[in-house]
Amino acid sequence: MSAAFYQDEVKFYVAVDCIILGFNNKELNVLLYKRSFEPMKGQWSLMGGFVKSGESVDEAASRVLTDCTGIEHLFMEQIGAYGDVSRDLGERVISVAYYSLVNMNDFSPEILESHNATWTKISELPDLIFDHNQMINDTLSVLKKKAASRPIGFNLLPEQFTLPQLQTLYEAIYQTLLDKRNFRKKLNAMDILEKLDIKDKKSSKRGAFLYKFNEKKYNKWVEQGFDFSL
Amino acid sequence: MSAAFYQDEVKFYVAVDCIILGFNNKELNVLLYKRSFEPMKGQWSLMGGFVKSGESVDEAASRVLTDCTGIEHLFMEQIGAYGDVSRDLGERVISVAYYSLVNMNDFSPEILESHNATWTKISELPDLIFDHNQMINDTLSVLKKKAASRPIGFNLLPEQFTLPQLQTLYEAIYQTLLDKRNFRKKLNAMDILEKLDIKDKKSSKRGAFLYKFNEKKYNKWVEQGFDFSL
DNA sequence: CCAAAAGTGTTCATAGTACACCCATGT
DNA sequence: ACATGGGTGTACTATGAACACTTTTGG
Repeated sequence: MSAAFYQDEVKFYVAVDCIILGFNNKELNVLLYKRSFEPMKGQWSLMGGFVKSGESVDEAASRVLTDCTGIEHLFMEQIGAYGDVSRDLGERVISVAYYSLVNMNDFSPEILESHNATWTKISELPDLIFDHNQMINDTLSVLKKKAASRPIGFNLLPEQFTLPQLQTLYEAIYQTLLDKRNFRKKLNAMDILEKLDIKDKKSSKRGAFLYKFNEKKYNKWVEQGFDFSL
Repeated sequence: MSAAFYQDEVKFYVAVDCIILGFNNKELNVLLYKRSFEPMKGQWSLMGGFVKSGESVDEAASRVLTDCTGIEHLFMEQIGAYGDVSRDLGERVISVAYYSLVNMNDFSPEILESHNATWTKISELPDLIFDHNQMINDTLSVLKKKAASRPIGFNLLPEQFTLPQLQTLYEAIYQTLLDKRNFRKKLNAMDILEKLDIKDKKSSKRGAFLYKFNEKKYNKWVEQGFDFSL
């Protein structure tokens, strides 16, 4: 009976594509994989999959993310729908893109290998299949805007991080150099970080203090309207 | 042959829903219509339609917009995809929402009537079918952000408009009162308006000067990064 | 003549920006 | 001892925010 309502209409394959961003060595990276099936087998592509019959589009994206990272409940937001007629060369497929921000340290080489996946620097992106380059560009511009109004960037860092790390992250997002003192002044005013008594010596002899979030203060900022435009 | 690639996957109905916003009498309005078919016949709903086989999703939205306004090439941007399993009570339908900003004066009562459509104040929205209230809320928050970074608000006004009109428009978008002198000071600094020698006396005895865009200056602002956060 | 909306500048507080030197430590 | 990256404060500038009175004219 319910099928009768819309029966004259056409149906489409609907897919999700995930832009999984990580941060390492002063650069944003995206997780790409070598497509193992036709069409475009062997070409670089984003992680994706088709929406199944019993799941929502969000659930499909979440499933794909968990599949290829092994991690559940990752931070994830929708970018939008891509619906050009010939965007997929195999068949008409409408795709909804999602981006996720992850900590690259959480990825074992094994997980990556088992999916034919590799981290690729944003600055060295190859040509991807279909409209996947477009999806990444759209994500990067969304990220720039979002990062200024919500402290989402922290999803890209490990739980404990140094201020120089945080600064280079924002430099990578905004594609600009920031003044060290002004950056710290602003962070200090926000008062959302908790300084730990441990130093990280991976990147310098002197070592840099580690920080982590103060969840409560952080949530207060999010509610009251965040401004992180540096 | 191409069909073979994805043949194990499920297909879905894909629809577009259009949030058509107008501005009048100090308030934002949205175009709603009374649904003329099942399911939910007789309920209030956004303008929408199914994506047809030969058209892109954007084209479908554009078609729906032209259908119910009689105007071509309206300003239009995608809000996102809505893919919950049971969002449409008739059948599984994935919908992509678009918003458009229009000049309410361009709508003859006849066009509206012929679609069972009426303008409804945002502040007096009824319960709409499915997730359409959600779509409108999402649109309004996108609009708030976009209007601050691009001068899109002008799409809601006639070609010639007064400064008090423009101010109440931004007050409606931001849901706040603005200081007249600061508002004008900022606009003046931007230098994107052209003052005409005509006065509009519809809303006061004294009359207010009409302005229109200076397209060139306007485009310059858009390129160089716009800031209209009032 | 008066009600109702249009128009017009200045002052103050806040936030952003520019800028240079000392510190700690592993090699 | 020195090279490398970590850490700190101040002065200037620009931007946003608050604020009140005069002008015009239709009724």
